[in-house]
Amino acid sequence: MDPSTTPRPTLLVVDGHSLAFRAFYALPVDNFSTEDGQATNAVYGFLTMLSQVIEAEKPDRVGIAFDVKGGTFRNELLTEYKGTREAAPEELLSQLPLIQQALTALGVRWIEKTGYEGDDVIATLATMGERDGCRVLVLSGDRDAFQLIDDDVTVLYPGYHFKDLKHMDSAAVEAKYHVTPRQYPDLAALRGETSDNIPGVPGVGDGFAAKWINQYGGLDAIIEHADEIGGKKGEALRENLDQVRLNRRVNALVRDLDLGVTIDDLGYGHVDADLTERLFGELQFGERTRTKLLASFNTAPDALGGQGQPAIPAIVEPLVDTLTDVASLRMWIEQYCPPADATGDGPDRSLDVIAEYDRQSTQCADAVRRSWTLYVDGDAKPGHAEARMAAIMAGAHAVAFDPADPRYHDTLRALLDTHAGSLSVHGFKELLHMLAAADLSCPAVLFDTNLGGYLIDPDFQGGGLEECAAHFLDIHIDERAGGPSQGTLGFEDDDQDEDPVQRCIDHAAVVAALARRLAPELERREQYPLLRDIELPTSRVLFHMERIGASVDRVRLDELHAQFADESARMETIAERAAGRSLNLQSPKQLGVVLFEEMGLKPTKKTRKGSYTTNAAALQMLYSTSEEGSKANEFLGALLRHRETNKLKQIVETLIDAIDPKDGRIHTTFTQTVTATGRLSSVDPNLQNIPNRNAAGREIRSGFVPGGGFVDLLSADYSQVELRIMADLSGDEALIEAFRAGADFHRYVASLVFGIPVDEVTPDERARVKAMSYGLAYGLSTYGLSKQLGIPNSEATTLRDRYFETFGKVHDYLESLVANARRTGYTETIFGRRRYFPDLNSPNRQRRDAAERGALNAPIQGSAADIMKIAMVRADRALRGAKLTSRVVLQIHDELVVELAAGEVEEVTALVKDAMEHAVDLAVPLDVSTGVGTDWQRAAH
DNA sequence: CCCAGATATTC
DNA sequence: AGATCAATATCTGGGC
Repeated sequence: MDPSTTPRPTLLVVDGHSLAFRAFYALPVDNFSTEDGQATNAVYGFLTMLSQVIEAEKPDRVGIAFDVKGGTFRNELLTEYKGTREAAPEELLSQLPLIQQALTALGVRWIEKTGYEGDDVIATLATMGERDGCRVLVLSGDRDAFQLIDDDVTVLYPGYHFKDLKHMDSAAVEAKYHVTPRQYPDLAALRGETSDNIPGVPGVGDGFAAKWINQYGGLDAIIEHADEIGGKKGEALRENLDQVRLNRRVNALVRDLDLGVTIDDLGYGHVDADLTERLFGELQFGERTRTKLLASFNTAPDALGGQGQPAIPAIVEPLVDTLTDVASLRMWIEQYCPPADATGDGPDRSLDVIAEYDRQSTQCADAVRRSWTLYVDGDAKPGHAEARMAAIMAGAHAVAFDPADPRYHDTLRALLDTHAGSLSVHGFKELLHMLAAADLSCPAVLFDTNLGGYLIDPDFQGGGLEECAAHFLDIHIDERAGGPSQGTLGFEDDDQDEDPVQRCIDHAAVVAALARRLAPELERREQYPLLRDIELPTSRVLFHMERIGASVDRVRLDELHAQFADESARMETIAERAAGRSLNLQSPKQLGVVLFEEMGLKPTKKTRKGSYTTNAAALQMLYSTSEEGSKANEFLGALLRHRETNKLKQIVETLIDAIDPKDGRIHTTFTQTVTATGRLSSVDPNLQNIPNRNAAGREIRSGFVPGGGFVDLLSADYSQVELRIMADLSGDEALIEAFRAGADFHRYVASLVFGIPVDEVTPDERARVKAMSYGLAYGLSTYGLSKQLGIPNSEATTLRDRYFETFGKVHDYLESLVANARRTGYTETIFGRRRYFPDLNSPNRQRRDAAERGALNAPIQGSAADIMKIAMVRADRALRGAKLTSRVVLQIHDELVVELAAGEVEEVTALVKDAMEHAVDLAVPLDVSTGVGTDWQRAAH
């Protein structure tokens, strides 16, 4: 990446008052006044001076800072602050609003902040610009601005004639004052500033101040060694220490104000012609002045026909700094990484001290803009995580190093301990795994671009950084790396193995760009509370669960495997004998040939692609209609048994393969950003679909056991969460009452639906109502209901009608979900998690119907997912808080599995149950049933 | 080797 | 004609 191919944009920050003063005193009032006596010299001078600088420097962005009337925090420190500076003459003050109006008309952004000086606004803008990868020019006649100077910031300091602006960079400051820009405020504090009525040490000027600074390193050290300084000046220093300290506090500029603007808001070039004409008319500017100013401000660099200026590139080209030793990393961090407390309004919540869900506080963009980025390259797989390389990006600067390198390890640890609250990452959970591999941890994090992207668009199947960058930034990382015309002209050898350091840094830059892009979007969609209060804390819990893993009984699994394999093989033999030939029972195609051609069975329903289905339901149908004792009957019976046992054999096999030989446990990965509704999923292996419905399959659960040092497993699951959520959200009194009534919920509902006493409800009636209840939230059709229950469509229709008569508000609620989604484009869970449904307006009937069912289901399934995440975080916190050893190991949507340590059974059961039941306060109580046993099957209840 | 389709499992 | 939300994993068979 050759920087010259993507020039860094330039930001011009102007000290408005300083420029207005200059203009006022440079031009005679007499020559610049309107007929009715309004002075215009400052307005005229200000605008022409500004236009000159813009033409000379051709910045891409411009921001003008102004002071606000009234005191600032500095007045409270120093009562006499700026006391002798003669109040600006009324003739100048009256022009300030005119200047601001003119700037607005000319399309130039000006900014002020109550309680702060223009200098602080300047410092903040400069810092923001630097962070966004800009070259920053500060136009100011105030020497306090010199402290802002560094590689990226230059101060334009007016000389005697305004025209000869001095470009003050580090070298210029050092040449003139013999101190670095960072040390300049120390020097100023010693020397004082007469123009601001700030007394320094009597008899100490620039020369002595610089001498001391260079001798001792800085003001703090000088104060420390004040006793050692001899002579009159040393005495004077000791007598004025308090004053000097105060001076230093007063001249420190505030660099992290919340100005409510981004650098991208500081574009210019769009003159409001009407407004300008009117204002310039009132000011009685001459024709030549008008056209010149208009042209000057309308000609933004590269403006294409006046439309817009170049966008700030999403990616800030990293300025890579080289590390030589620990000290260099420490210094780098101190210089560039913002401490957590500088990020402002409190997104720095330690994840171990989770605040209550706070839907109101949704601000994060400003903090994220100021945040630093950590990218770790390595492997996040639970069990064998590894951290190969780490890159830190802060502002436009970046460094990379091996986090395990003892030279940097402790410094990184300290950085994470103190600065994690202002950290942006991509994939907090994965980061925790990789950090843990390097014996590091991370107490908090401000932003996660993976989770953030997921909350913005849960239907986007992204996951990786590359996909996110492509989706949200339209940046294609691979192309960036190896693409043509990227500065490798004539050198085509190193495309293969790109420098891992550069790669890591590039990725950190992408994360930084993503964070800046996503945070405002997250704010706009009010999703930040979900990220901060639910997803990030959940990530940490999942990290622990994955790292711990689930213990299994290898012997038991082997035994089950042998059992299933044996039966599967026997069934295969029988099936082949009945078919009269060998075939692959796992090939639907081959099965079709045998069943529908060779055996001549009546073809079943077709699949989408036209072939005949051989799924279990169809085979069962064929089986029960085939003649007892026939070859087909025998074949189908064996095939069905084979299907079942072979599947179970396969499941056990993958579980066995997944056992980590290091600890005999299975470490699944919970993916937090894949489901469109907010649920988790489990991969590699999937531990959320271990058989449970059939007795044979359920046996596999007996292979999940407490690990060494633990005595039992606890299984805790929510009863009818989704129905309870429906009751709460719909506000249906009858349904709410049904839950309050306790006892057998489905039986009670059936009695209401059929209008009969509870004890007269038959098992069949109960089953029908239960299926109806659950089908509701899925958008189940009467056709589907009839098929599921094996009843005629007419009966299903009657059932549905009676159900909705009984629970009218449920019906209304479900309809309102779809209606609202069609209006707003999205659905929302209790906690505000959104899912978008563009297909609700699709002309395609099928897609539209599917979207309607989705819109029905998403808020309900999603709310249940939110609740479970909160419950997990609460449970984890409760267990840790009580210093218990027992730990959550699995989550299966509405169930938590906990590994119980000896003597903790009762306490843990109570804590987990409470954590789950009180995760949220609904109109109906949440009910959690628990069971304890020596394996997962026995823990079932 | 990759992808789609069919089938299975879970909540 | 199609008709239940959300997932993951395995196997087959076709295509490159």
